This record gives sequence, C-alpha cells and structure tokens, in this order.
Amino acid sequence: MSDAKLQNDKDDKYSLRGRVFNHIREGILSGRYEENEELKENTIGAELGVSRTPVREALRQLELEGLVSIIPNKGAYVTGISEKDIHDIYTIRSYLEGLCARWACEYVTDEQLDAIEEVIYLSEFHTSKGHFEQVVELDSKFHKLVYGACGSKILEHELSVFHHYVERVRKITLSMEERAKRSTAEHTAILNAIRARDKELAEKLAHEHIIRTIENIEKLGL
Amino acid sequence: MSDAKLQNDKDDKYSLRGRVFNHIREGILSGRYEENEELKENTIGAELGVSRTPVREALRQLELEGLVSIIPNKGAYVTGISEKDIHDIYTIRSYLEGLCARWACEYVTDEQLDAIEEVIYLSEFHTSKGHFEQVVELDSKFHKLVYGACGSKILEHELSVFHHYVERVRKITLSMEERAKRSTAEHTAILNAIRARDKELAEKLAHEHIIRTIENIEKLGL
DNA sequence: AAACGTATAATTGTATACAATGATTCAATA
DNA sequence: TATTGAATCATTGTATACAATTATACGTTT
Repeated sequence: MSDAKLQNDKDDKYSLRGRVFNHIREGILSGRYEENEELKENTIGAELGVSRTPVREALRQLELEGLVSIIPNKGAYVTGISEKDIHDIYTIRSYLEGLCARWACEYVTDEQLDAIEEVIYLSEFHTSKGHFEQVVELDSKFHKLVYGACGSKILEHELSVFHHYVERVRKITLSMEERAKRSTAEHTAILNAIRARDKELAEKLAHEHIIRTIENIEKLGL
Repeated sequence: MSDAKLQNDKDDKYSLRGRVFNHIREGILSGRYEENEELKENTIGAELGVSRTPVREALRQLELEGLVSIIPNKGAYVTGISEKDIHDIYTIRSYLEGLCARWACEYVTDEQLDAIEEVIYLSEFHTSKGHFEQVVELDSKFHKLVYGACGSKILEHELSVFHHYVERVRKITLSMEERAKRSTAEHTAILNAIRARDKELAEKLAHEHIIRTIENIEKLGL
C-alpha cells in the first residue's frame, strides 16, 4: 500500500500517461520546450508513439503543476519558470523547510535518523571526490528523507514538488565544490538539531540553509 | 489573456472535465464521498451524464491535488483530509500568508488596495447583519485579492489551493459572529500595514491572523 | 471445509471516431 | 489597399470501441 502510493507519486514510469507526463515535464524543466511553445496533442503523441488520450491526461496534470497553461478549445502552452519564479520558490522553501525540520523533531524515527546520517556520510565522500552527479542525487535524498520525517503528507508533497521544480538550478549550484561542501556541513547541522529535538534550532538552520542557497544563486547571477 | 487564465484556474465551469472536476472535488471536500471510497469512472460518468473521458481527466487532476489516490489498473480512491491535515494546512498557511503580505507591500497597486478596502467594508456590513453566507464569500475575496497582490504567481497558486481545501472549515468558523468580527478587524489591520508598506508588520499580522484561526478551530474541537 | 485454479465479469488503459471550436485562406467588396 | 466573410483546415473536446488488467464466482481437489 505504501509502496503503491510512493510509486504512484507521479513516477508512473509504467503507464503511457506517466511516461508522457515525465517526458513533457523534463522537456519543460530542461528547457527543451521553450516558453509559450504550444504543445499539440497529436505532435507529442507522435513523438512518443502514443495516442492523444494519455497526452491529454498528462497535459491536464501538468496544468495543475503550473508548468503548462491550457486555454480551453485552443491549446496547451508551456508556462515555464522565470528567474523570479525560481527565486520565489526558494524563498517559499526557506519557510517551509524550516517548518519541516521543526516538525521532524517531533515525528522522526530512529530509522529515519540513521538513513539521513548515511546519506550525509555518502555526500561527504562524493563531495571530496568531486562526484557532483552523486552529490546532487544525495542532496535530493537528504531533503526527501527530511520531508518524509515531518509527519505531514501535505507538507511533504508540497516540498517535493518544489524541490523537483528547481532541479536544474540545484544541479548547477551543487556542482561548485565550495557550495557542495558547505551544503553538506549545513545538512549535518540540521540533522544534529533534529536528533537533539531542538525545534527552534532545526527550523532556524533549515531556513538558513535555503537562504544560503539563494545567496549562492544570486552570486552566480542565475 | 488574464481573464482566460483566471477562468482557467480550474473554474472551468464550461467544459465537461471542469464540471466533473468540481463535482468530485466538492463531493470530497463536503464529505459526500467518504474516505477511501472508490471512484469508478463509469459510475461518476453516469451520475453526470458524461462519458469516461472527462471523468478520467478530472480524476488525474485531483490526484495531483492530493484529494484522490490512484492505484494503476486498479482504481481511484478518495484520499480525504484528516483533522491533522487541516491543522497542517493552516500552519503552512500561517507562514505563507505572512510571506504573501510581506511581498504585497512591494507589489500591490492602488487599485488592488482599493479593491481590498471595498471588500473589507462590505464584510463589516454583512457581519453586522449576520449574513454569514456573504461573510464567507468576502473572506475568500479578501484573501484572493491579497494573493493576487503578492506579485508571485507561484505563491498565489499555492495559497489559492490551500484556501479552497479548507473551505468547509472556514464556513464553520466564520459563521460565529465573534470570530467573523475579529477576523474582519484583522483584515483591516493587514490592509493598513500593506498600505503603509510595513513589511515586518504586514507579515506578522497576516501570520497571526491564521494562528488566531487555528486557535479558534481548536477551541471548537474540529 | 479450506485451498486452489479456472472461467467469467467488471474495471481501467489506450486508441480511434466523431463533434465542436478556433485558425487560416482567399476572394469579394468598399 | 484594407477589410469582411465564407469555406476549409487544424486542433481540441467528448464518446465509444477495444485491449489489458484485476476482481469475482464457482467448481474441483485435497
């Protein structure tokens, strides 16, 4: 049941709709589809060798995710994410990640703490080796684990969506050794605060962690 | 364009998919469909006199909104909102409404300020008359206006979804004259802070406004 | 009686067909 | 030339048909 739900969480790699969904989503997030581009059901269907039906369903879902804007009887258009949107998302995240860390102090289990610790340990290793691909992946895992430990499916869902949204930016910032190192250190501090059940500190550190990221993004002029 | 987008914002009352979407959504939020109930495409289609196609699209969207959980090849089930979920949403909102008010200080236009003022004025009138139906409606309008003034389509979207989520609870709390009166007074204070471009105060007041609401909910034992 | 397996039915997943709406073309008109 | 309007085309909206999967019923076996 829990498995089904997790799988379900739009990583439906096995249904056509899921494949189409991921295809378009990645296309938008990676910039392959450009802003305001019209997404025609037939064209996309032909690209992937499927009929319009799963394409339509995927587009309707993407509309709700905000990546696509649908004008009835007219068409679906790429909404795209502006620089301001990215900045907004990080600011929103700075609040919600703080809240998430706070709640995790209450709900986290020992198993989850161990899992987080392991991820951080691996992060340190790969950061020192310059394996940035893995560092990005482990950064995702760290945050997803904390999301899962907050005891709120609502907050977990929100943060997951946002986290995915800014994936492209994360790949860039975490590929700088300095930022990667500091980020891992901040993760450690957050973990320790959660382990110590220090709500105030956990919230503060998680909040500041995202603020640091924003500063880094601005420094890069993204 | 702006009209299209607003209309689009899932108040598609004119497409079958939109009607189905609203029907199921309201059904879940109002409790007409109970938790874990299976939502069969044929049954719902028959209820509304439409085919499965728009029903499927609506269900897929509701999945993304978190109100429905879909198990591939099996079925769609009502996820429902627990009391804890409601509490979580209000807590999340308390942060985000604060941020929203802060940003509104920067982005709000004079027209928007006027519109908000008018809504508050009407709220006072209807509160004093005991027209709770209208008070709930105006409360929505107030918040939607502030959301629209924050200059962030992302935050606006998030808050709109959450606001709708807890509609049932809002109807209850705002139907108590004492809370309605106090709520309107708080709205006035928020407006004044935004008008004075006092970010700190606006954020603090908006945050506390939601905290007050939570306290009220807990007092009612919801 | 309980457990298993098969046949049948019910339901979802996908494709296709048709209807409705919007875009485009191009000739007629001022 | 610019504009209007009808005809045609392209695209979306919806319904239906078919395929794949899952649930149910029921008889068989132990």
